[in-house]
Amino acid sequence: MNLYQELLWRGFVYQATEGAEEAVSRGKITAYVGFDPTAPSLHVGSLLPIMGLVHLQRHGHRPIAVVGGATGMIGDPSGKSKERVLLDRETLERNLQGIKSQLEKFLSFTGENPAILVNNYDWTHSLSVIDFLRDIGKHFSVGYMLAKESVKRRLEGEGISYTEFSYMLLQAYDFLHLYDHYNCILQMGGSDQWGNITAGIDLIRKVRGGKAYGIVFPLLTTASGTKFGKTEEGTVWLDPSLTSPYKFYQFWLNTDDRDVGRYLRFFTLLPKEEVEALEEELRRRPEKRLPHRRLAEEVTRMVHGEEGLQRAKRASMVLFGGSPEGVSADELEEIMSHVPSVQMTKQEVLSLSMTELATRSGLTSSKGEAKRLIAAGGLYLNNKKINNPARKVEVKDLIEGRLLILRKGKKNYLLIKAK
RNA sequence: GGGCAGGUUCCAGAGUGGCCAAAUGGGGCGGGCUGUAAACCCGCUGCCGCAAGGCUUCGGUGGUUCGAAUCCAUCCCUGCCCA
Repeated sequence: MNLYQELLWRGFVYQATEGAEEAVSRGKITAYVGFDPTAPSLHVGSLLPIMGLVHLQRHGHRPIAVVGGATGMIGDPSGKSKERVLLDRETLERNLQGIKSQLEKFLSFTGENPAILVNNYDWTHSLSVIDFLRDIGKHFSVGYMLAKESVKRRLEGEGISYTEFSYMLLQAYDFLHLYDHYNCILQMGGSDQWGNITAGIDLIRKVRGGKAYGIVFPLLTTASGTKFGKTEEGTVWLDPSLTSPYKFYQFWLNTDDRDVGRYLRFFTLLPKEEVEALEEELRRRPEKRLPHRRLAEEVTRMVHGEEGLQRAKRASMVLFGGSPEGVSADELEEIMSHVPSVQMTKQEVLSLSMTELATRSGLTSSKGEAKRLIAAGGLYLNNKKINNPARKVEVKDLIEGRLLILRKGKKNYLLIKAK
């Protein structure tokens, strides 16, 4: 099975330019994917293009990851209805570092076909306006640019600045640069990148007479129609300090039944037979949620390592398997290390009512909310439902005199450490 | 630079002098059912307060008025058209 066939059965190929399959099958090639440094970390949505690069490398091709130090300063209008707020240089630099270290977990930068990590700022920052307009701008008609989906949609909506309008030219130039310097002939990306990718292919054809190709991945969706990669807490990041391995594991475990097969193909390296066996298992014994467990394990291990996975599983077991009773404070602390926690003084804790405790600790954002929560029967202290909002915290509530476990609903735990 | 249309609570969007903390939908949160799923049902969804009630909010500022999201002035922002 070659790379293209693998990408195909896994569902990665949403759209491909003419000849892409052939080009990939002909021999070892170099291909790239771009990553946007708008946030300090990549998130689970970026996992799809990352896996694209992983497959590329596993099939012996050379992957290039481009971080958009330059394009990040401009803002890609693709898939965005609003003009972006420009990032300052320091933020951008910090984000680049974070992304870089994350990519290093997935790709091998040594060996036979080492991955390459580059920053497009390196070849873009010194480009003069005159050169840009003569060497790149000259090859694009305004009609061509206006016809791009990303531009069209914005023109119909709230408009687009010249800055973002120019974005596609910079990305096209990236492709040309990589074509020239690394013989990179394929660009992959999310389906919203189609316009930018084809712009690059056209530029390469026009100025070098070269052939280049593009493959775009499908938009990640959830069966329930919510945005993929979001939970109640917001985006699911790859950085453990932004999304704990426990939360990360839980995110995958909670995958909708209807999505789990697709996600196994996208986000794990499990072979076809295994994925299909898991799907069969889902049909036969859905309540076991075996595919969900496997998905969560595979992805968590890949992102957070074996150690992170084991901790996440242990925490999940205690939090969902039973009650914290009978578990020592030390053990609890270890298990809850991935659950949000706050420090408070013992004195403070003991002076508070339940509504105050929930609010002060950050579990609820106001006393009003805490009150409503209690009225609805959704607040638990040490896994026991709280009915009285005025109830004070008592000494006997403290596990071994120093821990409190506060819970909102079924899944939202907060550990309070009293000193 | 000129003309027109807009800027409302997380989002969309109603409201056009008091009955407005502001309809409705979405989202979110909680409860129920279950499998830590989906679907479905119920409740909640500005802040403080046990409550009565109070406080802050409708792009910014200043005004008119007993009273303003609603009227006036001015500024800022966005879209469309013209130059």
